[in-house]
Amino acid sequence: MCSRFFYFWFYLFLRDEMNYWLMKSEPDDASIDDVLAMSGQTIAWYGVRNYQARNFMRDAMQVGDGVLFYHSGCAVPGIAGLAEVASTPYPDDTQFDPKSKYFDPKAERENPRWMLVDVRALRKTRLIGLPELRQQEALAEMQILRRGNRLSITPVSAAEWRHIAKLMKA
DNA sequence: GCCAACGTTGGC
DNA sequence: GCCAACGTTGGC
Repeated sequence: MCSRFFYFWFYLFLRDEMNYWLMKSEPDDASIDDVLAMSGQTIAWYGVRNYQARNFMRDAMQVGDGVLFYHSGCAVPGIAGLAEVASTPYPDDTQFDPKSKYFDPKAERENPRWMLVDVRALRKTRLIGLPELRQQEALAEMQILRRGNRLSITPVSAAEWRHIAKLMKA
């Protein structure tokens, strides 16, 4: 099942098409407003410590891919902005920093375990909350809406992307 | 704060 | 390689 999943995304990668993603951030940590206020409106997507999410950044993302900026772990979780992938993958520095809460004692400089990409915020959108997302028949298959989904980075289909783009204007 | 879901760890 | 225990995520 895992390998089928992998080959599907590798296939998309080889087709060299634009891919779409949803990336969760806790607004207390880095909100869409915070990133828009940063230099270049760009943030290194540090702190991912899940292999599947890491693999998306390391193996599947391409510069220019579309990103739905999602606020989680807050009063009103939902899609809060539009962003894009802004770099190729490189090591997450926080894995080497003993003072960081993302420190990984098993990570080695010569053999980094955690990779990230830069994400550039494009604009804030109206907040599209979970209840509204769940109402959309076109989004019934979205990974983020599946029961028990905890993955912080998930692929979004082109059809889902277009539907959400329309919702943002509504 | 609760709890379901799921990933990781470590003993065997 | 199995699987129980444990930790984390994240909506509510």
